[in-house]
Amino acid sequence: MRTQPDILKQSGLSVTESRKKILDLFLDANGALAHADIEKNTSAAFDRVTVYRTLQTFVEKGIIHQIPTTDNSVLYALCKHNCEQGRHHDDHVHFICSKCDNTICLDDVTVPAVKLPKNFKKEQAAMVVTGICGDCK
Amino acid sequence: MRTQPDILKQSGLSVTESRKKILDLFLDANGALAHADIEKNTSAAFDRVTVYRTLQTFVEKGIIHQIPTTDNSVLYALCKHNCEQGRHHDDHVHFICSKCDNTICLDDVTVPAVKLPKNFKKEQAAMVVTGICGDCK
DNA sequence: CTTATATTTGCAACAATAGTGCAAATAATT
DNA sequence: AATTATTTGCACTATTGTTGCAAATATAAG
Repeated sequence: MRTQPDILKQSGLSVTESRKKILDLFLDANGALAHADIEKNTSAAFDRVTVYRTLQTFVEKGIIHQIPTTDNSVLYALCKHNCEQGRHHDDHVHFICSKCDNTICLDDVTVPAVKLPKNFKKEQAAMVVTGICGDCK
Repeated sequence: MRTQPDILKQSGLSVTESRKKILDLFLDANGALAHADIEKNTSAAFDRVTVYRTLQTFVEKGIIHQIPTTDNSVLYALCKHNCEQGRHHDDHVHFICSKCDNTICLDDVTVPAVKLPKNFKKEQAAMVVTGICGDCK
């Protein structure tokens, strides 16, 4: 089983309290987390700035990825697949429930192919579906 | 041809300088605009607050829609289709060029259908593709 | 076309969110 | 155990979004 120290070391990061704790939050959560969620759940154990920097670092190292939203917030979720440094390939769909407001990674639902106009070259694709999730139905 | 006053009146809005000007920006731009772009292009003719409120109003009235991004910014683009009050249906793909950084509405590329897990009910779907656009290729 | 009413704007102040430099603290290396 | 490299927290600054209210502007009524 991949423990937090493993994941951190594999990415060439020092193993620190804050990183372990924040990584734990992601491993426990089956959805996506916002910066605010993390601050809440660490009960102010770490400085705001540390949380920002930790999230940044995790994104750079390919441990978590950002999820696009329309409301000016940034959501983060664990990369389930083999993302390397700077190269994310999380082509799965994200679902935002308009009732419970949770964001869920539908890891099994891959983003369908799209036909782009001539000369357009795709690098990444993200898809966000809003609606009612299984629990709220 | 639909002029700005027409569009505004149809939505039951007063026709004012700021609204006409901001709507013009959208009609001219073939891509999406961020709040910052609008402030830049109106050369501080209007108050920051007016821009915020105008954009909000336009979204509510179904004149423009918001585009999800991963970088904590909000992008807006004209609704090309028949969106009514509060009910947007812009199921087209948005393309962000990683070279010129423009966001382009691919109006002709509709968001493909996705199979959601049981009990999940879709309301809206947004798709953002990043890559190299036709002009930069 | 003038007056009355409703809506919108701009200002000022406030609130929330994000980023930076640097010294102290902690982790990794020898 | 000591040295070096990395990370953290603090204080400050920057950016972004929000609110109340009076003045200005637009629409409706006469």
